Amino acid sequence: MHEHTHTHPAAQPIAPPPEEAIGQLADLFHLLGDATRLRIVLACLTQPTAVGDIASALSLSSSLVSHHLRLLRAARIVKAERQGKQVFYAAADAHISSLLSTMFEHIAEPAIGMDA
Amino acid sequence: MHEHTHTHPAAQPIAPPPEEAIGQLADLFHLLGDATRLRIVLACLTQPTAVGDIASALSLSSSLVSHHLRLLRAARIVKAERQGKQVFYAAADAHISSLLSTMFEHIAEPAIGMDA
DNA sequence: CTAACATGTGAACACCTATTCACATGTTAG
DNA sequence: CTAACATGTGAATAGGTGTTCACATGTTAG
Repeated sequence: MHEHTHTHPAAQPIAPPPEEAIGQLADLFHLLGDATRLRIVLACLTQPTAVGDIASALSLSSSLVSHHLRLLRAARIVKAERQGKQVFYAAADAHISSLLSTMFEHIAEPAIGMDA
Repeated sequence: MHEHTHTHPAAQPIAPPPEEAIGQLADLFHLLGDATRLRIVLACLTQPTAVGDIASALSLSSSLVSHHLRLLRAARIVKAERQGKQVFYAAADAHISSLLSTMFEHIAEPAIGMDA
């Protein structure tokens, strides 16, 4: 990586258009943009949880939860671990956890933009 | 049944299930989950930009940009301001700016999830 | 006023996606 | 082995949505 980052205190080249990053970010947003899927992620954010438990807690069918979990796992948002006949899902890494926490903080804060 | 939504003054570490916040967050994610729309937001993040300029910069039709801008404005993600025959759009507030910045930082960081 | 420009809007289209159902796979207990 | 449980998966359906097109609205210049 560029160890060149001078910590530019006053540099503003208008953030370069990371076309590639936009796609990744949009994809991440898109997955988290579904309320059901977001609830599933939140359900197993703190500790590994089995598919059935998530389904019960959220009053959803195991099939639906499994479908969403597949997408979330493919995007490396959650990770799976088998224990007996149950499969426990959890946040893929601390990255996801802090990311969600940050987002919640943002919307939890008082509305700054009091109308335009 | 009356709920004792007393708003615990000293909330516990475990974030309570803000069912209401989930909807808001999912809605925000959903809007930002489209690459085109994300680019539009980023295009007018730093400074107010006219619809036509955004369309030109992104090689999109003014009609499409206007459509997306309407949704973004309805969600208070951007705000509009008329100047002559042009309408300049910009981030609704610093909240959005820091939010997007934070997200980019997260995905820009090295891929942590190397788990199986 | 008219003409040209900038933006907003409604409908129609194609595409994508969340959900359900039925069934397959895999695991443990007996 | 079989039976019961837990999860994964494919197809089918219904609803949502991004994009384009045609046109309406609004603004400035002459």
